[in-house]
Amino acid sequence: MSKIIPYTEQAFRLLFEGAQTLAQIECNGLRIDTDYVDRAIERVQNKIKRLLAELETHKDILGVWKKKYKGKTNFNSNEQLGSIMFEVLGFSSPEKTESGQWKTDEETLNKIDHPFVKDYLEIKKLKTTLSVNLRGLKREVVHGYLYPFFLLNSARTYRSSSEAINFQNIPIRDPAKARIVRRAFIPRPGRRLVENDYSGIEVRVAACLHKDPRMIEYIKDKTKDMHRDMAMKCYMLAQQEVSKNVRYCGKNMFVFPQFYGDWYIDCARSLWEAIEKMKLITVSGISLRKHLKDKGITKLGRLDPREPPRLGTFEYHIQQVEKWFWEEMFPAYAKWRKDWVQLYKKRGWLLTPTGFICQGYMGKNEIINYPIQGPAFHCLLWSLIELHRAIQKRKMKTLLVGQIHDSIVADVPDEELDEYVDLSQEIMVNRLMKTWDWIIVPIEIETEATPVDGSWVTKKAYESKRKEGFRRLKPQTPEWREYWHRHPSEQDAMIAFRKENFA
DNA sequence: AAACAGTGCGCG
DNA sequence: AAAGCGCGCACTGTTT
Repeated sequence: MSKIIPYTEQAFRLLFEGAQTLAQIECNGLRIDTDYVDRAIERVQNKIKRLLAELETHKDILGVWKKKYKGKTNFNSNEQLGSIMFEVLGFSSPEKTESGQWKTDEETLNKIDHPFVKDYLEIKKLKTTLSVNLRGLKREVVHGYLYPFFLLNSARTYRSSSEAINFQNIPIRDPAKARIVRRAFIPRPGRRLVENDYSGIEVRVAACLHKDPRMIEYIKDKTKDMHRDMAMKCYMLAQQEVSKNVRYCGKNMFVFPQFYGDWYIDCARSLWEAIEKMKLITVSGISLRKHLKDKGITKLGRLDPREPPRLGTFEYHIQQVEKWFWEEMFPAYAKWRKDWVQLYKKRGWLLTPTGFICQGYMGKNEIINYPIQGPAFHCLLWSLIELHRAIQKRKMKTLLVGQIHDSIVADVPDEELDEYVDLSQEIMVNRLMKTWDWIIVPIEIETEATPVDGSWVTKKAYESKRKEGFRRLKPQTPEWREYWHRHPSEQDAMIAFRKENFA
């Protein structure tokens, strides 16, 4: 009887060689400015202290809190916070968690009209930064270097994950937090940190599967912009009136959520709330609320799943946009999703284009996302293996030091900068597309680099200055794969070492 | 003291 | 009929 394994030979090799490459990367490690980390800890601690003192002025709330919980008072407790705000003080909130507790996340708390909330949330954020990103970082640093782990065995989608520290969730979207934390990551002396990102890799991998002609057109034609166009639809704007923030909302509150399987009720809510929260305006400077009013929309709607949206509400409008999005704009994508779910229901498992099998109980949204998320990462993993190999072959001093799902971080000597950037382009784009014939849309990367000796905060877009681009290595050195066969004595030495130390 | 569930939040 | 994908870490409060 043949043994069933959950992946093809090709997939096995990807994991096998990927694990080895990641192990090398883990050994390389990242340089950390430990003096800075100490200073930052000190500074953030002091700031928290100052803010806590200010928070004391909200006697109306803290008094009630201490009175209720006495010796058990804990300002970090969500349970206590929820009880004080929504039961004792009577602020109303319909938001409950799955297990029926009061929701106390940022979004919910921000709906409370009391200055206490803003101060409380600011402190909470700083505390997280301090304990996770500064103390947590410091705890893992050895002699000025950090060695995060990259795992291939924990994500259900065959993506990677990272721990000790988690290198894949370092703050970047909030500039204030990013500045505090990323300043700690520095290149080795005389070098730069260089980061190569795949642009929109999940969207491109998805297109390879559903082959929707309109989506492929968006990817191929650089004058087209899907997110801008969807922002136009959602907010009923002319193309030239879509500002940067409005496009951002179209992308992150409609397009991506829709791809992941969200529906109009939640999209309408976040798109609507963003207008106030982000103070969205048109390019001509008109508030989107006013703009929508001119278009006849003044209300969000009830957002009640049990009843159909009412004509003239924003909810109704977004429902129409959703319908248009899947039925008119990307019908082939919609059909693929339907067929894909059908196929899973019929036989109980899925095969990714990279040769992995996903099995077990899956809901609709998992079924349509797994074969995209995994392979998008596999493009990166394949590149990581090949890039690492090429760096060895060329005897470059560049060190690969980390990976964040769709980007590669390297510590690059200044004199190797352009060679590394061109090599990345060759491998991550040209060779990847040649290797996997299921990739039927163009793949692109973007490069960012810090100045020499500059911290990770200071990375900026970079382009290679070498006109001739990638240079082939000649003569070709033997394949890295054959290394152990060419060095049997080293193999023996390693086996002996393992016996002595790990027996 | 250690393990577990629940919540919240950082990233792609 | 169902209703946002994938992670890791810190913390609270309960159970073992």
